[in-house]
Parts: sequence; structure tokens; C-alpha cells
Amino acid sequence: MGATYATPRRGKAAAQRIAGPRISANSRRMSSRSPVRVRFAPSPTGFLHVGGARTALFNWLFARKHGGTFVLRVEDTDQSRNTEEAVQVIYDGLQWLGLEWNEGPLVGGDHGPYFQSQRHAIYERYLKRLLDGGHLYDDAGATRFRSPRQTVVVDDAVCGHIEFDMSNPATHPDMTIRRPDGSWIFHFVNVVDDIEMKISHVIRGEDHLSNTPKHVELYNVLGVKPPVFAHIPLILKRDGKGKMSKRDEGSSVNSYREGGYVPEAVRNYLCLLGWSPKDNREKLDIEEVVQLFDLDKINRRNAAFDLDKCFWLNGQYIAQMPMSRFRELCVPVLQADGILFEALGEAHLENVLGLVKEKIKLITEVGPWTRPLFTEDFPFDDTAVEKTLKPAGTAARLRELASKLNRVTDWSHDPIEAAFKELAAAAGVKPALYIHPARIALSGRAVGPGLYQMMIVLGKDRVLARLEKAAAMAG
RNA sequence: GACCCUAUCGUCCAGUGGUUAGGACAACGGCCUUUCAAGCCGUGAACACGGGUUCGAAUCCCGUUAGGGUCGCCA
Repeated sequence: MGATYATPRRGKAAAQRIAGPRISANSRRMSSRSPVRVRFAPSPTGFLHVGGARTALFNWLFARKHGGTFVLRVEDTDQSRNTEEAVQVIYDGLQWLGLEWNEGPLVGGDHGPYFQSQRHAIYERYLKRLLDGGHLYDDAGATRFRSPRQTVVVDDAVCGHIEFDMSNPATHPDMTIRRPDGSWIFHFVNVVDDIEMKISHVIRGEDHLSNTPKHVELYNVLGVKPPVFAHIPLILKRDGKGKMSKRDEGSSVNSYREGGYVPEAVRNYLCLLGWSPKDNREKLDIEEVVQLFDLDKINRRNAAFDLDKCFWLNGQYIAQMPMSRFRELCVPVLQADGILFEALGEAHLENVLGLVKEKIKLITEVGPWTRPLFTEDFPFDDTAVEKTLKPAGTAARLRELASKLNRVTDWSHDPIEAAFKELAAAAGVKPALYIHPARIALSGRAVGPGLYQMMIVLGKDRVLARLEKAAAMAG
């Protein structure tokens, strides 16, 4: 009853359920014996770990793929570290990655509340059932679950058939379910919530694999068929020594957002950790991943996080994304850097962004790269000045260049380039001797957009003025 | 320590009985060039070890070793 996609009551959740792009109402009904319901159940620690984000991603992909429901549940049983801000970090991280949940905080649903701290009555009810069944006993005020002490079989969608011999209490002690102060322990509430929320597939990190038989014991005793388990490999730190933890570089989703990473690139990279399309492609549109994704394509190997590759992929995304998206990503960064780009108009903004789009790897680079194209107030890089501007003769060359450029009437790429070449040829030196100092003079930096393009965007007058100004500080 | 999982280039991912073991990142070299980059081309780089099974094993089995995980009144 009710175990179909067409729920009896057309609640908010039903309306918001993710519809797989190619799942028609008809095919849905045909495969609807048990609707796919998955969940991401983070603890609000004030930190969203990339491993957690990938777990959320795989759940989200699976739900999308099967036209199911992705539930967000906040496991805040440890009230000491449960804060409003900590929960917000989870929302922000998931939203940033585009992993919208269909049921949970903020969006509601028919299986709430979605905070464990608000579900005491439910846990009491289940506790009573266990108690009545004689499965619990008191241990110094805490409540423990008496293991049936049998072999538990877990048929994992990723790890396969595994048997756990639970007969030895020394190696598999009875788990605690409730502390003397009345607060609940993870294993119990996690199972109860999955039952109550009708979770069909539990997709979670492999660190839970060894805990799974305990969970299955609970399901068995409660007379509930366990969900399908799928334990995905862990994300290890760069050197592969241990799972990535809070301290490790790149372990927080937030560090990517702040570091200039593009969410679609990070999401793409995360897809590739433990899963692959099997055809050697790296950059994949998320909709295509949704289509190709499945549990049996997840490998069982823990993977070390390769920040270099994530960085590379980010550059690929930036270079290939539409200008409108690039602009959208850059604007807040430019604003944060205090660059007043609006006064110069939209066309100028897009010209400038076009100059750096295929070169920068991180959105945060846009400020330093483009500041000289928006204002006269830009910094000069000390080492670049020392190396390229200070050598004797540079000032003279910059003035020569200015006077040469002053005679260029058609201010476009080829004539400007020709001016440099002619000047160098006449002086019997390499064009680089004019080019490098010019770059520093115009942008204060040794690295940046194409020199001639930069000059065009800047306009002749400002170019001449900056050359003159730089000549004054040159050797 | 017990139990569970895993084992292909430095890293990620392909390869499920017959391949010159493939791709990507990184590294290195070259080209281009206007610096850095980008782009293009190229090079080096792996089946942990030992036994089986088989005509034939990276692929299947066993063992060893190594790595990871779990054994909480954390989640």
C-alpha cells in the first residue's frame, strides 16, 4: 500500500520529486513496485566533507536515475555540536553542488520531521517494541541491544555477498542504543529513521560496512525487510594514508567554493572518484552522468583525492563554459576584490572576461588578472619590475615604443604587432625586449592575457600614458 | 589483536581467459609563441609476491604481503 510512485496523497514532496528526464509516467508505473528512496544523513559539525558530498552526490544520482526521492535528514543527536550555522553549512554545500533534496529541511515532506532531535517520540515507540520483544537490557543506566548472535548476511550492491559471524560477544559486543541521559545512539536512530522514511537503498561510505550487520539485526528483530545496502569506497588523503579528514587540504566543500572552484567541475571530479563511464571520458555533463550512473558501476577501491586533476578539470570547465555563466561566476569575485567594473559598461566587462576565460584555472584569479583593465590603480609585481623594468635601457625602449605606437593609426592587433616587430628590427634586438617591459608597464604583471589584446581593450591613450609612467620607474 | 574490504603507471579510471595492457592528471621533452599559461606533438611510467586451475591469467582459486575500514555511552 502506497508503495508506488503515485502516492495516495499528492503532497508537496510528491510534487517536488525529481523526475528522471526519460522516465515517462507509464514506465514509472511499470517499475514502481518499490519506489527508490535514498537519503543523505549528515551530522551538523559545521563542516561538509568532500567524502560526505560525494556520498550525497551518489545518492542524488541514483535517485535521479531511477526517478526516486532524495531525502536529507539531519542527524543531530549529539546536541552539543548542533547549531543553526552548522546545519546551514550542509545546506550551502549541497546547494552549491546543485544537489537539491526532495524531502527534508526547508522543503518539507511526508516523512518528517527531518531532524533527529525532533523525533524522540518515534524512537520511544521503537524502543518499546524492542523492549517488549525482550531485546534490550539495562547496563549501568544505558540501554543495550542483545544481539541474536547469529550469522548475518549482507548482500551489498557494491561489495557483494558478505557474511558476518556475530556469535562472539568479545568481538561483537552488544551495541548501546541509548545513553543514561536518555540521548540516542546513531545505530538505532539511523535504522529507525530509515524504516520510518521508507528508505529503499542505503548508499553510504564503506566505513559503515562493518556496522551493517548490527543494523540488519535491528531490522530483523523489528520484522522489517532491510533496504538494499551499497557501500561506496572511501576518499583517502593525497598520499593514500588513511581516509581524508578535516585537517587535510581540500577536505571541505567550502574550501573549493572559496578557492575559486566551479561547482560543476568539483561535482564532475567527485563523480569520477569510484565511478566511471567506462569509456575513458573525464568531462561529463551531469545529465549524462545521471543516465549512465548505476550502483554496479561503482568500484570497490578506496581512492586518493587528486587535487591536481580537480584543478585541471576546473580549468577545462572555465574555458568551455558559456560567457554568461563565466560572467555570473566572476561578478561576485570582482566585487569582493573591490573592482569597479560596472562604470565601464557591459561590453567592456565581457571583452575583458573574454581575454582571461581560457587562461585562468580558478575563478579567484579573475581579479588580479583583470584589475589593470578596469582601473589605473593596480599593483606592480616587485619581482617583475626588478627583472624586466629595472635593467638599464628599458626606460629608453619604453619611450621609443610609446612614440612608435603613437604613430599607429589603426589600433588593432596586426598593426600593433607590426609596430613591435619593426621597432625591434630597427634596433637589431629581439621583440621580447619591448614586449616584456610593455606587459609589465600595462598590467604590472608578468602573467596575463595576450599583450596586444590587452592593448586594444585599454585603448591607445591609456597605453601611451602607462608606458610613459612605467618609463619613469624603469632603468 | 579480531573481523570486513581492497590490490593495474606517482594519482584517478578502463581492461572480467588470448590486448603491442588503454585514457586522463601529474612529470619530462619538443613545437608554437609575446612572458606565464593555453594549444598541439611526443617520452618515460603499472598488472604487489608466491602457488595453483588452464593450451593460455592482469583477469578464476588459495596463500603471503601491503593498504584501508570497523570493533564507542562519535556519527
